[in-house]
Amino acid sequence: MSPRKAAQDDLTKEAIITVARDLFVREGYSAASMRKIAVTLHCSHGAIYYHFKNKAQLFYEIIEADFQKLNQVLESVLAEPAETNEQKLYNILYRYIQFGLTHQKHYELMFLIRDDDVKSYLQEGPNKSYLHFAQAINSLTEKQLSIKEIWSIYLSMHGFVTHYCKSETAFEEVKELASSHVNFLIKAIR
Amino acid sequence: MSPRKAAQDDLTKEAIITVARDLFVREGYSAASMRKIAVTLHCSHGAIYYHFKNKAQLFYEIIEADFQKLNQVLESVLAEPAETNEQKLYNILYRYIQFGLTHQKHYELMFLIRDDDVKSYLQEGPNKSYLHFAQAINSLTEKQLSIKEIWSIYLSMHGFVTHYCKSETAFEEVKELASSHVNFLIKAIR
DNA sequence: TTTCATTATTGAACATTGGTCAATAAAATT
DNA sequence: AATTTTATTGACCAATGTTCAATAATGAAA
Repeated sequence: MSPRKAAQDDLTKEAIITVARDLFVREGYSAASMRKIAVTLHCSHGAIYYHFKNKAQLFYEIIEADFQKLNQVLESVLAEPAETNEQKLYNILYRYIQFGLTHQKHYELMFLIRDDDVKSYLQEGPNKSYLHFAQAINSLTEKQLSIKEIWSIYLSMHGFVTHYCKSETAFEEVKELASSHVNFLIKAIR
Repeated sequence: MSPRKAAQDDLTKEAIITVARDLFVREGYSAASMRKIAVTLHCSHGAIYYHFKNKAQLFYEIIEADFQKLNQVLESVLAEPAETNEQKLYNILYRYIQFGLTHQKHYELMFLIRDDDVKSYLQEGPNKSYLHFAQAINSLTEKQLSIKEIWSIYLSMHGFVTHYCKSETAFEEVKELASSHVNFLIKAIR
């Protein structure tokens, strides 16, 4: 038997996360198995359970980081200079779609996973991202928008990304459509 | 061994579909197993494979019927009397949300399943339903709408339903929100 | 240096899954 | 009565998530 690796290639949470994220993104939640992750890490699948309670927990830690990335995108657009507030608003919405469609698998993992195990973990991430989104929109519109209107905009954006994530269409292929969708939404609040 | 049932309770496709639909709706695609279906049917799981090529094929035949149901809903709203065309337009959109949220598991199976096996089968259903939707909207608006605008409306509706399907919120709980979302969209094309 | 406790890793084992297929019996046909 | 067709069975396979006793590597105490 060989029940242990040398200390030098200690199995760290970091290493597991790196490999697991790649596999989750490439194959999705259910197809990415603990055993496949273990093979890439050159360790046994059991070892992963020493560092993470279960598959859902491992997934959760990965996806939390992705939400932070989305928040960063939104913040950076807010920080960018733009001619008008409406231009900036357009940018925020457009970039949200761009993020979703250039990280489709991530978006899917973040917002579309329906696995019961996972569901109990994911709460804070989506909420926090939405707050960012809402606050940005609120700060960029002259007319005071109702909470419901902002929520409608968000859901409408989400619908766009969701649909093209499902059909696996690249952002490049639908950027004109994205643009007109955003303009459509802006028209609704003008 | 008892390699066959009496003829009277012959295993029909109909019987399998009835049991399978119930299980798919209650537990979702992946959790509903062929073996569970077989137990309820009092047959072996192997027998199901005589009638259906595989799980995805069984799923497909079930879900096709659901798309027809959605189309019926849309048509019946079109047939209903209403004060104005705008009122009717409101009804169509509102009822779409209602359908989605009162048949959440169905909607999920119809529009949100990401399983690779299933993906290859599902094409026609969603397309046909969208055509119904688009045609209805087109017939109800005075101003000639562009294809893009109609598509934006559809995606925005889809986003609403998708979100509340995921959080498993009952239609009753969000009917006011649904109403304001629909009004929000109507405003965008006025 | 030797002992001992802690920490990390292994892989066998379990239950469950979708799917295949030879065996076989019931039903229909000749 | 014999034969063909049709439907059903359940053993079997490979894969999954998860658990856990066994065990080795490590660091601290003696």
